[in-house]
Amino acid sequence: MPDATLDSLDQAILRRLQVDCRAIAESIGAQIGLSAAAVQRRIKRLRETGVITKEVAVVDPKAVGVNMSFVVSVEMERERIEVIEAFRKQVLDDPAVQQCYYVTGSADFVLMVVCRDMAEFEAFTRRAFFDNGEVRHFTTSVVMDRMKVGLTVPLNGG
Amino acid sequence: MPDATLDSLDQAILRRLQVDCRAIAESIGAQIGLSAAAVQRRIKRLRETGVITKEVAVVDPKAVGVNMSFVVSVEMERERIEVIEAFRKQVLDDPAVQQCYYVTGSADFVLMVVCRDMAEFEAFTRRAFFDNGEVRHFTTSVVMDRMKVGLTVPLNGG
DNA sequence: CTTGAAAATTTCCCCCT
DNA sequence: AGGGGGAAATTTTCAAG
Repeated sequence: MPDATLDSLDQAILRRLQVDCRAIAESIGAQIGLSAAAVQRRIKRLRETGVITKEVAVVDPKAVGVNMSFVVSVEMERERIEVIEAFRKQVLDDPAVQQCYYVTGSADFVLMVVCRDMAEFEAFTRRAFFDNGEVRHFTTSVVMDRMKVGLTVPLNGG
Repeated sequence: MPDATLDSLDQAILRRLQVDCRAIAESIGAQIGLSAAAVQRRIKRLRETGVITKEVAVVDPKAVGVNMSFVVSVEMERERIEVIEAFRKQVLDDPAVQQCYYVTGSADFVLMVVCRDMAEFEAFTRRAFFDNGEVRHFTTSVVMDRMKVGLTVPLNGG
């Protein structure tokens, strides 16, 4: 987890892989002046050192009937560790919760929730909030446009 | 973008690929009772039909020195199409903006912003908000814990 | 869809700097 | 330590049943 000292070549590789992890090593190597083997070696190291945490397929929600997204701010009754932990476990297990952040400010959590329709979202709010005595209040924003969606991390010159 | 009618096998493949797109076809096939070739053919089709939009490496922000995340709500002066479009182009080009959603409610946009440190975030707010006459107000929540971060879409029984 | 062969890609070993 | 080149192993792609 400590910084594995990435040189500019590693960064160039990551920039490429963040956009398309199926890019072949030879193509990446041609772009940055390295052999395919050298690129592979670096990629392997980036995986092993945890710089690359995972490689995933991004599925278009619309294509699988998941047509709605919501940004939900949640305020808890008490900001106790036990309450936080319980909430964490709950959202980790809930497929509707794409992302969950514990934040400063008036809200305690901000969630990205994805659902097929409004009915499904209401079912989510019930099981996640109303059935949870520790939730004081939550505010829902309906997403009208997913302008930019990604997990890309900025890499010097990216 | 029409629904490509995904059967339960396609869904099972997607469930796997959403977590690890380097899973080998033979392994997936063994799990769902299909040959490697059949799995490959389905994956190819899922890519071509746009169900799988891309396959990306997820980089640990901390590992590359990006230590802070922010949830920023933005309110514009006027909710005109031109203003919206201009803002879209701006955030698309900005590497610090990981995600941007156009939403209902008191805020117009919700952004996920990632930076190396507070100074970088302040530089971001200046170029994105203060130098933009159309931004009326913005609210920043500092992320203390990225409890759950992903783009995973729920697939019946996921 | 499956089997079996061909093509492509990744992985490993050794030598080099 | 880190890179290059080539061989071996794995995986994907293609053709035929």
